[in-house]
Amino acid sequence: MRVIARKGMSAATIAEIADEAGVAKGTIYLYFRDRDELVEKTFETAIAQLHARVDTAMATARSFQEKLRAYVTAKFAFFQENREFFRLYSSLRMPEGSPQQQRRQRRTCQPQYRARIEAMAAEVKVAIGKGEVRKMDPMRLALFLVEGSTAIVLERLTEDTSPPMQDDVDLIVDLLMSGVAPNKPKRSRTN
Amino acid sequence: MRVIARKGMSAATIAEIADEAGVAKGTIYLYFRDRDELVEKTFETAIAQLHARVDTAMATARSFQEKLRAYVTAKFAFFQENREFFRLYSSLRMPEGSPQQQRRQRRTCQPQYRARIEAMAAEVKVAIGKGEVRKMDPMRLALFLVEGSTAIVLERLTEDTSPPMQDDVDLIVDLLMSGVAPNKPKRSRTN
DNA sequence: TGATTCACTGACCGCTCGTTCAGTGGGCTG
DNA sequence: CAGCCCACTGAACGAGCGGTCAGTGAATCA
Repeated sequence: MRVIARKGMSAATIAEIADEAGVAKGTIYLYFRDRDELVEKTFETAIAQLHARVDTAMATARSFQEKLRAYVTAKFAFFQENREFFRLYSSLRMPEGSPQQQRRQRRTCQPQYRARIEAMAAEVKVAIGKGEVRKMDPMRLALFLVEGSTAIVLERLTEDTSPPMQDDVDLIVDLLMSGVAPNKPKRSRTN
Repeated sequence: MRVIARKGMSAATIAEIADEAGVAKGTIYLYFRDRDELVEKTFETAIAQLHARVDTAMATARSFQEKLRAYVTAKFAFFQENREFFRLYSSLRMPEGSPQQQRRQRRTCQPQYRARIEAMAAEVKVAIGKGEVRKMDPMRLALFLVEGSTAIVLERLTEDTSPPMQDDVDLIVDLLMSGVAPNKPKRSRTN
């Protein structure tokens, strides 16, 4: 995980991975069929950790706004603790490398990504049904909020000094709930 | 451009690029010092096309909402016409490949990305000054809207059949201006 | 027409990487 | 203690890469 996160999925070498793991190159092949399988398994393990955390956080939330806040907070906290995971996460969307690597990634990474987006879209749908969110394409909103918040995660990881996490969480929640138009500053904090 | 867009910045080989260009490998080195320079120049050329288009579209707009609409529309239209560019664009954020490639990319790609975000943030700042947008961190809003809309661009490129472009543009503009909360359905479409 | 130029070629080189497999050594069994 | 097991090793191999450069041939010059 550390090496792949550092070098990227296509540039991480078996030699460096073995070295960092404190074993010889050959040992790797006692546990993984080939390099592709290693990358795939590593990727799935890393992403599963994030997903578990996000799911736990969202499960306890009642309203959509609470769920949204829980999602963003969990995501922020996770990447703050696991900076190096971000690189793996951000290669979810786009396959990389040789054609057969790309095909393999399309079979493993992309479904994971879509599943997450669809899970979020399902929450949106429920919220629309409950009248917490106005009628709109749930998939589009899910995509927008996931990637939008990812952008801010990356910014926080890149910045020398970031504002308190709570500030950025509030910003995202308020932005999505109320938009940027100034006329009615209805800072909704309840539900 | 075609090869790099297809294979990614790190997996594109000189042999394939030369082949697709209809010249021998050696010929490439009459025009580029090395592979890195080729990738760098190709990248800059591709991105410059998008930026020119977006800048032109935004220049004629008056209000922030118009600028926002112009931005999203230009971006959608550009990637609809140049599907293959998307891969180049999406590798703006994260460097890829060997350490020295990563360093080179950090020097070229990342500044380009930041410059665009900061340009958008500047527009936001003006809009806040004019009272068109409520007070908030301009950088955060710029990041959010750029990456959020990028996510929807990717979705449109991946989908078999997408809704009309205008629908997605409206969705993004309305979402950003008014949020998702249902109570005031002020579908702003005026100026 | 012979000489010169020059964009272009592609076989070749050195290197790195993924993958293999004969060998090693510590521990367990009988 | 002999024999065996087995997780582990790392030198070696072959494929594929970026980069080189002597050579080619058409166009131009004198």
